[in-house]
Amino acid sequence: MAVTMHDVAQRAGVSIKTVSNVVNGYPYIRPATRERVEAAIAELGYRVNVSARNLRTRRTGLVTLAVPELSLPYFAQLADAVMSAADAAGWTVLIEQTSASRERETEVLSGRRRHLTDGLIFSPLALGPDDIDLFTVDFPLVVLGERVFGAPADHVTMNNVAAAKAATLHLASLGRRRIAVVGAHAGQEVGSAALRTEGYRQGLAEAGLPYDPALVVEAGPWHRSTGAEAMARLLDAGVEVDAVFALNDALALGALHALHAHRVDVPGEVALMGFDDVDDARFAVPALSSVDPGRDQIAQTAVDLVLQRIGASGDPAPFRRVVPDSRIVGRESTGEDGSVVGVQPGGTELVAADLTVA
Amino acid sequence: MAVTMHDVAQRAGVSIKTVSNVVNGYPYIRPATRERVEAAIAELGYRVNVSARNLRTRRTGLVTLAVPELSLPYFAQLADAVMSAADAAGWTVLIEQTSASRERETEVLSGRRRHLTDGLIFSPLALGPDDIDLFTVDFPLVVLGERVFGAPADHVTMNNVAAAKAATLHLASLGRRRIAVVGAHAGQEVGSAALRTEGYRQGLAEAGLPYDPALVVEAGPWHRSTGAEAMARLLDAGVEVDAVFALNDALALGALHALHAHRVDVPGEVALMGFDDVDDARFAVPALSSVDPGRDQIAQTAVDLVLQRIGASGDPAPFRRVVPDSRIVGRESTGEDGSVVGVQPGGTELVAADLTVA
DNA sequence: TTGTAAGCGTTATCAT
DNA sequence: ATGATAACGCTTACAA
Repeated sequence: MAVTMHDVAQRAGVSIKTVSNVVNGYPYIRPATRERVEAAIAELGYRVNVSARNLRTRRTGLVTLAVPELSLPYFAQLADAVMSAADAAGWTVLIEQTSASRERETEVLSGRRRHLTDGLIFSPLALGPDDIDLFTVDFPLVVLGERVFGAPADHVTMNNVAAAKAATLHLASLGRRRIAVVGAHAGQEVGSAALRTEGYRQGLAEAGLPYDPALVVEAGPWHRSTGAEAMARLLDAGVEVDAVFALNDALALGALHALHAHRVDVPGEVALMGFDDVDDARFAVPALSSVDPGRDQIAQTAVDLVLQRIGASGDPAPFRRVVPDSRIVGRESTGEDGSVVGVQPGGTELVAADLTVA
Repeated sequence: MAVTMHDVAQRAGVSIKTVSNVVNGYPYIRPATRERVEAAIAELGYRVNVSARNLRTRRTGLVTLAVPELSLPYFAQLADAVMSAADAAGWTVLIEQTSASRERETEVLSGRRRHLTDGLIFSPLALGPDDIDLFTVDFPLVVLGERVFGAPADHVTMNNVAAAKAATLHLASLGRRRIAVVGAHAGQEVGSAALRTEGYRQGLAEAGLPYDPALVVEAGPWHRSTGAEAMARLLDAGVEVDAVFALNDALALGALHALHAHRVDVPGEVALMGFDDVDDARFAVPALSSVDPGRDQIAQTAVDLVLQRIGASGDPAPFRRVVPDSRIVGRESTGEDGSVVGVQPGGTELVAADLTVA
């Protein structure tokens, strides 16, 4: 049988309330009493029963982070950052994988595990604008990503258009004139592909470069393999290219392989820029230039927001849309040395105050 | 105020016990009663209070998985597999990152979060044979990896020596005679590097090839970058090589880059074999041959074992050491087509029965 | 097949 | 500054 507060109280010759006070750092305790209690705790090897505390306080101290897949480096690193931020605030993160399936994503919002934690940080990939009703929930929720805008919840997202525009302009500023984009999703109007492609177009326009459809390469799922295929297609088609903007780093790494295989020198003949700035980018050969969308800031902000909602009692604070600063990191693949060559400022926007968080 | 079983009972005109029975799938309930209760649950939107249940049953339904870092692809994929296996059994996984620090690894075994879950699957990297006392614990524990052998706990590990030997023999069977190994840790006697290097030596011996220290390349942390450096060192030294066995896939991927950079054809001039069979291996160009250490089986077994211990009441079952089968997957980097070219059978071993799991 | 009632180990209210 | 005591919502003997 486990040691309880009662046992400790008896041993220390105090009431159970006093033990509780000591355990929870209540300040007004006579030092002598505190010491006696602490000694008893140590002798008996007492540990608070988390379930009992949770029942009583109606809090679990846990927050869920729901992402598509941990094996995608971006999400693994995001999870890492979220856990660190939560840790620092004394909270614990429960990770949930959705495999980007509608069913699992719906379950995250209303399924069996919903009640295991006090709040949810959710990066949807299957659910989209049409599912916005599902996001109208009565618990602290922070939405990540660019699938769902306008849900009655806090939202942390990226500077997609501005960052993609800046990346394109950066390639132009290096003297590149035939800038291809890899990873477009034709016909799609929502999500990262659409936004980043739009940024690419704006960048071209501002640089005074023509928009050439032959330079826009589709790549369905944003994986290394599809990036390699897309790049090979572009090269095999004989299209003239002197720079490639891949819409994420997996695509860029795949493209890098294809360029190598075709004996195209990077950055000599073709400069290459990715997006996400995952660890792999730094370690690639040549090191990959990329857009850092502010992953750590996203994680920190998401944790701050969800904890604020959890802590908020009653007052329906307006929902916030937060966009961290993003940075362009120039490495070998664009002939640079690894320094930040551009910053796109983010910002915070207040949205509404419809929902009372219970 | 949240809906409780009491409310449901009232609404359905039954006792709280009956509601509990329905919720927990107790079979002997009159269908009519069950329907009434289910209707009430639906109308009221009732959900069980997990904390109350946990307090009463002394179970949380959670299992901790402690790994060094999610951003290492092997561990991200292991976490994925463990979560899936636990999911299938109706359990939830709480992931903990240790950053391979002694402090964090010690905390996992005895820290604040220990009591959040019913059991622990632990892959230590900092703690080693000298810390075996820390592993003598009174809760269900399954140890993973090759840092700690002989702890009073179940242990799931890999076929390191046999698999490395088979990989080496396989390269020899392809006609390679100058087989280098990348990732050795000189002077270390415990851990994956030592075991796999030993397998390499055994493989050479059995193939009748001489052991040449010039072909044994050190690489401290097993990252892509160190693999690239190590490979470059080997090539720059002008050592004759026609095959490379990298002790994990990150090293192999790094080596692949270096080989490309040196314009060495893979597999034409040099055949390359990794270890771990992470997703990246399949997507590399050329696709990387690797040793699949049975990751999914490791995950499944670890979950089975920890759940068995959690379920076991009193009887001190003997500790088991389980080694899954491992497979050699031959892909383009050894001139093959992606099929399994060798299986090293694992096995189970019973160890002792000292510890009574509470 | 269903109901009654006693805790599980905390925290919180209210005294003192 | 500390003590009694009543919940928190559920499971589980035991009864009926």
